[in-house]
Amino acid sequence: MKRPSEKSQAAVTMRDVATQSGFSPATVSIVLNNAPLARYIAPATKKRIEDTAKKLGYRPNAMARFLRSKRSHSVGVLFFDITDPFCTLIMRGVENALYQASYLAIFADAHNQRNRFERYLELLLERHVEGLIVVANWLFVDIHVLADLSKRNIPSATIGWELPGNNISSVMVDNETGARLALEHLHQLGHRKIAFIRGPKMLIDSAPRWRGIQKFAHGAGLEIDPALVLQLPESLDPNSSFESGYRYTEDLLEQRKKFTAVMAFDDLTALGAIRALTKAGVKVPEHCSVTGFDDIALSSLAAPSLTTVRQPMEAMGALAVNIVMDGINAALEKRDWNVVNQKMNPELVIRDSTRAVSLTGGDD
Amino acid sequence: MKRPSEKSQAAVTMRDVATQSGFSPATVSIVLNNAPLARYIAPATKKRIEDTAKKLGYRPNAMARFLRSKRSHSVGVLFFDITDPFCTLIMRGVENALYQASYLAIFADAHNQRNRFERYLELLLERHVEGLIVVANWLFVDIHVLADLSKRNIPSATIGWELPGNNISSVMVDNETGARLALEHLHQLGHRKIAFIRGPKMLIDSAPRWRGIQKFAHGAGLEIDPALVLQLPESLDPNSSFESGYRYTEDLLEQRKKFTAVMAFDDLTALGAIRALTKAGVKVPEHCSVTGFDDIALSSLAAPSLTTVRQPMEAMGALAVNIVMDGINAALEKRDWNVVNQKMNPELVIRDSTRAVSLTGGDD
DNA sequence: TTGTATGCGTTATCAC
DNA sequence: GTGATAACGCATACAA
Repeated sequence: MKRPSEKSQAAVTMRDVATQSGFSPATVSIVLNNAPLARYIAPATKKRIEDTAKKLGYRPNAMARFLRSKRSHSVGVLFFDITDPFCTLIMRGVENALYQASYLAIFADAHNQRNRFERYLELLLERHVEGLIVVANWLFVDIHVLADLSKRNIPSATIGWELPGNNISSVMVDNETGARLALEHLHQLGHRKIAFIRGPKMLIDSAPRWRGIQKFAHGAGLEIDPALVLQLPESLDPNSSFESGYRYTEDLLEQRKKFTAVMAFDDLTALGAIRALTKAGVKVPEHCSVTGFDDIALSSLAAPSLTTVRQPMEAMGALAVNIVMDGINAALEKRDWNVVNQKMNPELVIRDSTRAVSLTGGDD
Repeated sequence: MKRPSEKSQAAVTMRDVATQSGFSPATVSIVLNNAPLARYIAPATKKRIEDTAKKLGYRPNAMARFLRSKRSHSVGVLFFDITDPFCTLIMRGVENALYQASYLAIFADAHNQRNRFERYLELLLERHVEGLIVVANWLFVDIHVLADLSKRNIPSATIGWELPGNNISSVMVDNETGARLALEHLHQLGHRKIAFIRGPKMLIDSAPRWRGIQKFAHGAGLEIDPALVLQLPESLDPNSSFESGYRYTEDLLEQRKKFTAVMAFDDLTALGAIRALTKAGVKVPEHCSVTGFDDIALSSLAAPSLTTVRQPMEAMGALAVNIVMDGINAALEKRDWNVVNQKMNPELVIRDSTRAVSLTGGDD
């Protein structure tokens, strides 16, 4: 049982340290912040002040400091949907980079809801975040948000998507290269009849990945059978692609299409596909190879573990922070800064779900 | 390219709204906050003020407001390790409950590092969070943190662990019941030779789960073969139990022990076990059933999908928020409030990794 | 080398 | 019904 009376231990303020140590608040401020003028303060004074501060358990009041200095030392990080499996690592990357810079990340989760997104944006602005990072792969945001973001001159970066018009910095994986890597891998393993499960139209990643596939196919003389090309439906639930991958693959099998590999849009789709294949008695990778995209945490643990294209999530988060911090510093130093649209290199991770096509064993 | 000059659009303040609308700052404050005194303000005045506020795009300055009102409208949420798979849903639960209460969650990730934990704690206190939630399942924190937390009279709750001494509220799953549910399920399916992979000693969940197992075994006359009882090693990496589950099960198989089921400490361990079994040609669930604990996102997607005991993570997060909010409100209203140590009911989720023991087919 | 005074944007207590 | 005014805790220009 807590008595409210216990609560009345008033916070110790700078003035307290000042009176206790016998100096003025100004001097205390200078010393404790190690401000430029601290150079001229007598060492003995410094020590006295620091000691009493520690003795009294002085803790600076961030609100007051921010109000005065106009700097909140925080960066807002707005996620469209935090349950999307790749968010965790992005958070890590972002948080870590901000921590190095002595900034605090303020994470917000829009639950894929437009009004929630806007509400949180407002909240973050009220709290005067010095920078903003927006994480999403959905394109359902319309131009208003763009206007919002670029109008308020606060350094921003997006991760996993781009706004049209190049007004805002972005960090994305190089989807085209990633798709090429995966397809190249399958091709090298001898696969020629490959089923493709493309991403939903609404996802910004879908088009470039498909482009990567087409370009490689064209270059390598690989034929893409339109009957083996499917496209995921639009959905707001980031975890729904497992179900879709499962169902689509099931359909493919029922139609007795021949293929020796499935190249799925992302890892969840791939895992769904594997599940359908396995259930139908088609062994992965013996009878059919499967590739994913993302390298979410599950992929290495799945059975068979998934060959996939890794997005460097942590690095992407860190890079976004660097971009934003550069903007912040630029404004401080009254420098110009540039909008950058960076594509990061993906990495092919070869695991157990792909294998050279066997001459004897076959498609179901 | 951003010109710093663009930046110089000074934020519009309450005073601006006041002068523009022709009223005093005091009146503006009363109107915009819908304070009690707003009752006495002429409707026309209200409208004028609200209109000009909107026209100017006035946004209240949270720092100033907090400095004055002493209320930050935020709650700190300190995770020991955010990559632990169950953190995402806890975040959801916490964030959602706080959102309802118009509070902002400030998430921090200690990376399992003591100094980082303390640094973030300090940061949160500097920012005057009104409440604190600490999420962990590791017990490596020593008494100092306890002292820290309960000394600074700020309403707090822990999720997934308890501090000795009952000084701080906590929300945990009822581990004993959960373990009983899983074992009961296996028992009902006819399993009698069951291998157990216990949790590491350092984890607070380990002991009660084992107790649940023992109690049920005793009550049901089920014999526990000590040769089939293993214990996970201590580890700071929340994702390492997959590897351990794999290795331990492999060992068990190599020693040609007979068992028809594996009851694993958690889902990752269970998935590791399944992987080992499958690799050795032991089919799950035909030849061997496996159960987990937690119901992390992977578990429903794995092949076979995992029978497990679900921890109601979101609900646990929400409950922690309610506890903390009650503390906050109690302090505001100068009421007393109670430390509560709540155990939430787990739920058995039956999926494809368990099956009635077959009379014909057998262990390995 | 240190102290005084002022203001950041708000809210709350009074007075009118 | 509305307007002065003070104060929250800190940082800084300027004075000493």
